[in-house]
Amino acid sequence: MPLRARILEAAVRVYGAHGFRGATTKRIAEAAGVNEVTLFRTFGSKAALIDAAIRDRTGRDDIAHLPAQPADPLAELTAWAAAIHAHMRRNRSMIRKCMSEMEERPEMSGAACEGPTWAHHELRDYLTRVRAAGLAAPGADLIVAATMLMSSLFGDAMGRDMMPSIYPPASSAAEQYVRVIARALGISAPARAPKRAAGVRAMSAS
Amino acid sequence: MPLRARILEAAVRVYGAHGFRGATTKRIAEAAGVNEVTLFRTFGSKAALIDAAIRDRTGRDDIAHLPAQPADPLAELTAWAAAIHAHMRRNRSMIRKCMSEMEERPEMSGAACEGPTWAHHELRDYLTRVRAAGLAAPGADLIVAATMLMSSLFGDAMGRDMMPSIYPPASSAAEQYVRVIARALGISAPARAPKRAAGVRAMSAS
DNA sequence: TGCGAATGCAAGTAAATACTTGCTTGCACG
DNA sequence: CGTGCAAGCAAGTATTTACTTGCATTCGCA
Repeated sequence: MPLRARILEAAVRVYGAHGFRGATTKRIAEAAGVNEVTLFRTFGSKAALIDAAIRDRTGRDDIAHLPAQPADPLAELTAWAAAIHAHMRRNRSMIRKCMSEMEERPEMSGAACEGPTWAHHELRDYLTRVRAAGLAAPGADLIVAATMLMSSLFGDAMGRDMMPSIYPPASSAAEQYVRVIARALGISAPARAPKRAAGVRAMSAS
Repeated sequence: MPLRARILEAAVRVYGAHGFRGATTKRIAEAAGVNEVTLFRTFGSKAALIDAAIRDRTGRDDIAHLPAQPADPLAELTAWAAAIHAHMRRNRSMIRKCMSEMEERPEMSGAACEGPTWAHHELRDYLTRVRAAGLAAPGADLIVAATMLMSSLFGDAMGRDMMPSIYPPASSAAEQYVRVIARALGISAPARAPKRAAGVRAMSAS
């Protein structure tokens, strides 16, 4: 693993564990197995380093995609939601720090919002296609439903550590959230036997 | 306003704005209009002060209550959800900091979880009563629906600052979330003309 | 008036922290 | 071999921060 990548990876780890102020250059250097001076020689300042680290982490996110042609909405949504949920849980420490420091350092934390915003749009557009295909009830509010599904995944990923008792088991949470939303939207299973979890394409390891 | 309360209030304000490490005793003293030494004489240490401040803030929360006898579930849920949402939004900075520092200082942030946990139980129990009263469809998953409504309010209160475009207008957000959940649960309006927003009792100013 | 408690003020201490400098060491490449 | 670059290492600096100490001031109250 090249030195620069090792430093960046250590920086997100330490930042996720301690936040900006707690992520001292000493700690980052130790975590990366590198001399503290090297950080400054490579990135100039602590702020630039952490900024680069967060950008690097959030940048290479290529989360799951929903299919252009809805075939089995319930299965497709479930697979997609599970991928988003897993991603949020994997990065939950960093996300929490970004959220809490957004007021003080908006330029850094702003990057962390692009992912969710984009995911929300993807979901909203997909639901629109589902309705256009006649697979959902006409009266339902797709946009609010999309927001709620996103919030459910988000709230679960953030809150499960502190209040495990109020969430469904992690293994089936995404599926259950999707089921409730599907019920609200009047989404029905397709007539023909569907392929399971079709259509989810890519999910980076990040 | 007595001195001790003034300090506690300044402490939550500064803590909400800067987090634990950023909430320096100097800043808190300035915000309270008090000499820095007074903080130590009154509370002993910075950690004890901030701990007391958070406990004081979250302790006096007496959020809204749902009625024991559901009469108009949609109206009652809407009023309740709006109160919870308003409360979360008012305290969102502090909540964000508590969440992000829970791993480092669990004893402080833990207090912030009691409210939501309790609210979730209140909601779940209420929905059970609604179903028992025959006002909801029998097959629906009440617990998951309760979790999703809580997460929707939470996600909205936390995320609206960063991604305002993906949420419904703040004035009607709670109502819309409740409507989707009601639809998922098959909750119907009562036959007789309901009183508006009945049953929500107390809401502290906090 | 006088006493005691609470608060302010000035100053100081020890530690942590971001960042610098100067020098050495090791490694690749001609 | 030797030249140059990248990294390590030791040491130092200026600032911030939690917390202490000693003393002056003020206020309530008998």
